[in-house]
Amino acid sequence: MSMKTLPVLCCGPAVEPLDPEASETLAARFRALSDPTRVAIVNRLASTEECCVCDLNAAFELSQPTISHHLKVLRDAGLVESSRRGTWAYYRLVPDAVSELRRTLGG
Amino acid sequence: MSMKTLPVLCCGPAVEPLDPEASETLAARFRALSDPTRVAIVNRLASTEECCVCDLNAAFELSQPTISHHLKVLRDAGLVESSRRGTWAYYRLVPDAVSELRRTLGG
DNA sequence: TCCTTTCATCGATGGACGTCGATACACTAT
DNA sequence: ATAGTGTATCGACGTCCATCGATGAAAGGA
Repeated sequence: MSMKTLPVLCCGPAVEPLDPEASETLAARFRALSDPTRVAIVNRLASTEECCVCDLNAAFELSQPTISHHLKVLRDAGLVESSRRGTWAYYRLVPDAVSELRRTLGG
Repeated sequence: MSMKTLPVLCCGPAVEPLDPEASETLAARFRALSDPTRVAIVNRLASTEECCVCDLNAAFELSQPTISHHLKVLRDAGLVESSRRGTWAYYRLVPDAVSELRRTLGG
C-alpha cells in the first residue's frame, strides 16, 4: 500500500492530456469516495485524527461487516491506514492522499 | 440543473461533521468522476474549453450511445453543460463545479 | 481451557452501472 | 419531401457493488 503518486491533473487550469492508465487511477480514487458512508467515514476521520472501528460501527446504522468492507475499500484506495493495538483497530486519514486528490482537481 | 451549492467540507483541516444528506450529495459528485472515461472527458474539456460530441466520439473507442450516456451523467452532476449550435452539440466544463469539488477536499 | 469481545473474510442476493445495437429526434442539404 | 448526418434515448445484457448473516481469526479475562 505504498501510495507513490505522480502529479497528474485531470482538470483545472493548465491541464495536460491524460493517458488511459492515469484516467483509470484517478477514477479508482474518486470511486472510493462515491459512497455516502465512505464520505462520512473519511469526514469523521478528518476531524477525529484517529478512530476505533467500534466507534464507526456505532456511528453508522449499518452492519459491522459492511463498515469493515467500506474501510477496506478506503484502505485499498490509500485514503486511510490502520493499526491494531491489542483487540482494537484504529483508523486514520492519509493526509497526502487527500491532498493528491485535491491537486487532481486543479488546485 | 441549478448547482446551488453549500460550502460543505468532507475532509481537510477544520472540517465539520456531515449530515447524511450532505454525504449523499458529495458521494454523488464523486461518483460522476468514478469512471475512467468520464475522467478523461472532463480532462479533455478542461484543456479544450469547448468540445463537439463528434470529437469525443472519435477520441474514445466506445460507441456513440455510451459517450452520450457518460455526458448525461456529467451533466446531471453539474460538472459540464452543453449547447446545440446547428446540428452539433458542444460541451464545456462548469469551472465552479470543479472548484466546489476541490474545496470539498479541504482547499 | 473456555468464553467473550473485536474485527476481518466468506458466500449469497438484490440493485446499480457500463456497454451496446436499435431506434427516435433534430437539423441540413439537395 | 427525401435523404443524410449528428445526438439522444430505449431496452437488454453482463458485470460490479453494497449489504447482510454466518463464520473465522486474534486477543484478553474468567
